[in-house]
Amino acid sequence: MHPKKEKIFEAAIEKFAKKGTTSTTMQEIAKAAGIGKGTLYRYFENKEDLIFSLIEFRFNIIFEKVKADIIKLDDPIQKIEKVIDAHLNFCAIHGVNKFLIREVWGYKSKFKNAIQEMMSLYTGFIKDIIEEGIEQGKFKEVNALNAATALIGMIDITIIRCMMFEEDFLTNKIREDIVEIYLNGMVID
Amino acid sequence: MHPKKEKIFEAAIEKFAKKGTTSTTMQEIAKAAGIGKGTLYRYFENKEDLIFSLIEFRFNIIFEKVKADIIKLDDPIQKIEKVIDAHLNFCAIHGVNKFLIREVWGYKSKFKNAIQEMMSLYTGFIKDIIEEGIEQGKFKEVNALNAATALIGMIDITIIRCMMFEEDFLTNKIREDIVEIYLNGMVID
Amino acid sequence: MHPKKEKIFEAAIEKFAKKGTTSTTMQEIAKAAGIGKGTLYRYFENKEDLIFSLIEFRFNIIFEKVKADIIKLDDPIQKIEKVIDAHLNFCAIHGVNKFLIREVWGYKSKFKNAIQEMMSLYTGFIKDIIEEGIEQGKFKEVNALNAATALIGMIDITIIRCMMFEEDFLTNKIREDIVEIYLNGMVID
Amino acid sequence: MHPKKEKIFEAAIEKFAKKGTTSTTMQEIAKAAGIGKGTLYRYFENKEDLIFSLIEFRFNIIFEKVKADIIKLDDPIQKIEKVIDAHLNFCAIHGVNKFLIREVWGYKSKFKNAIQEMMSLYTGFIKDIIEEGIEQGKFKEVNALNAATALIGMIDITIIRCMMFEEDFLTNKIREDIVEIYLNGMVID
DNA sequence: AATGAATGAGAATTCATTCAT
DNA sequence: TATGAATGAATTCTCATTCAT
Repeated sequence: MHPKKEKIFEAAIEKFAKKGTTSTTMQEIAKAAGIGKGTLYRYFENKEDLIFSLIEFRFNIIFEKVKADIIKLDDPIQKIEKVIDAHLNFCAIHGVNKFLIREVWGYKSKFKNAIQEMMSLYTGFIKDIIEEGIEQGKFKEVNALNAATALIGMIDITIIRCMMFEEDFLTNKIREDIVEIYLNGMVID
Repeated sequence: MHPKKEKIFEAAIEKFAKKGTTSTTMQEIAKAAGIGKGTLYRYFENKEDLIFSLIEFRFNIIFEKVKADIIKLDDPIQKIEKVIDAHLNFCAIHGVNKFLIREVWGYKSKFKNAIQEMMSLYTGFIKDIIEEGIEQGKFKEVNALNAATALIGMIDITIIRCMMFEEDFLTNKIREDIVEIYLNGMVID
Repeated sequence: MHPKKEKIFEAAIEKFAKKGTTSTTMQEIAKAAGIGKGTLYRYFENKEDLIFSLIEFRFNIIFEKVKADIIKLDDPIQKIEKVIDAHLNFCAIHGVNKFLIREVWGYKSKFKNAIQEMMSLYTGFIKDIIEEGIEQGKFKEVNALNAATALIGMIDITIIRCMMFEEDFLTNKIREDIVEIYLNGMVID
Repeated sequence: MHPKKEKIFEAAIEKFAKKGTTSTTMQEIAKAAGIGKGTLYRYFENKEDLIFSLIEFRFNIIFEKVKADIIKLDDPIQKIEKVIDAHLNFCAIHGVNKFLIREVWGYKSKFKNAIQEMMSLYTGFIKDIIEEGIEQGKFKEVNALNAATALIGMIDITIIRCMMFEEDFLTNKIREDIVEIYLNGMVID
């Protein structure tokens, strides 16, 4: 990755997270990246390309990170815990989700397919863990895709809430609560 | 509610859900509503006002619906089940969430506060149910706000996934799975 | 003159004086006149017609007033004094000039000729007095048109200054100063 | 002064003089200046800014010119003659006044104060000359502000008349007549 | 006759993109 | 290679005018 490209990404993600893609101008990104407006177009064909590359890039990082953390583990339960951990940690550090969440459910048709594929990839990855757990008789026989989606939803919306109200989501029992609810449920038996 | 206002809302929500607010032009909305461009401005001060009014209107409906369904119940567990039911049902019928979700985590400062308040209202309502359950010794002693957020996340992201992949989210065990996971957890004891 | 037409004129002149013709909407005029927007179009073909009719109407009044005051007089010097008087008085009462001045030097080609004609009429009227004075050996042999224009300029711009700075232009020696300067000049012999 | 700014000013002043500021579109100005519409906005924040900058710029030039011509003189009478000269000459060359007059008595609040200040500056400058003359016993004891306003009125309205009827205001005894009337009055003693 | 809801042409302004330097 | 001045398509919003009631 060209170091200047990285700088652009960094500048863009910050702006996008704050104001959304449409309201962020190429000018702003260029300025925040400390380069000329025209230079952006050396690295990206156009704004759309920049946005999509950024999403893809960030998604891959988070996905790789989660996969790397999981790979050493055997137990599906531990894996799920680790997914929650890794996802929360990554977002805490990179502040990416507010923007990702918004764009992931994107409209621009050009993105749509690619983003859906990404989402499928990530959801599918979690789904696999869950199916594994079901096969091993450790997880209930729910629809694995539903279960995977539910998990991502719990995590992402919690992150967004924290960002919205500027809570720190690494403290405040969030990790523990999500793990407990997801694995054991709210009800006391 | 003025019938033309309703028509505008209907047209707008469809466009917004498809392309997002920023990419939808007033022109388009007018055309979809079968009225002239200028007429929009008889009913809404400007685009921002239209968007916000729409969000507020839809939010109130869904909130009232959920509250109305819950009010007759005593048991917090049943209440939670009902929340899941009502929320899913409403969105199934009105197709609102894909748009709402996007705007709810909005940037435009003018919206932000009002929307945060709405979210707080809804989250707070669920949080109350959970606290009630905790007091009655039926729910675990998790942070009630975390639990409420987690529930909304599970539901909303599932709805979005279904919309994205055009799945029907009233069949497919979705309601049962969410209820089961949320209340009893994934793990088989 | 239809009484409603008069009401419209009154409303229009007030708005026009405050904000100029272009920035005043038909809506505003209608509201200020206490009638419906559409009703305006029963009395005037369009906005341009309204503006022009108003100018013409007001101009005629001021012109008739000045002429009426002058007609009884013989001495050109007294006539000039009376012109200054009448013009100042009329504007004091009717607050018309700020608007008139602006529109009189108008652009809209449709007005231009008619307005130029009005101005010619008024200027010509004063010019006649001056020529009379010259013939009678009472006024210097200046170009009578220049002298007439100069007089109107002195009066109108003074009125405008007063309106601008909200001075009362009936007190403050204004009448005396203009008469003195115009007739006898600034210099002490 | 950026050469392109100057070009814009030139184009704008011509259009404004012909059609007034409100009826002149940014499009037109851009076209007349031989540049793209968007380019205007590189040099001026918005239309208001363009108008005001133009007024300010032109006013300063005329004011400086008049001051420069006066500074070498001692006699208040000669100074007044020079003011008339300089003002007429400047307007003859730059054709600014028809536009200036219209805007000077403007409504847009943003302009108002600044323009009033300009007018006060110019009027005040002439007022000082007159007070000087009064102190030296050369001018009559009129209200100096009234006298200053009267002078500006004589000159400006005469210029406007000439522009309106397309007369050349450097010939035609205009200068001589204004000087004579203002200093010595119309009446033959 | 009077109204005001509806309209759409037209204006200001923004911003992705190009291109000469 | 890097820049930012220049551009004009596209967007929001206004308002004179029309017309059904």
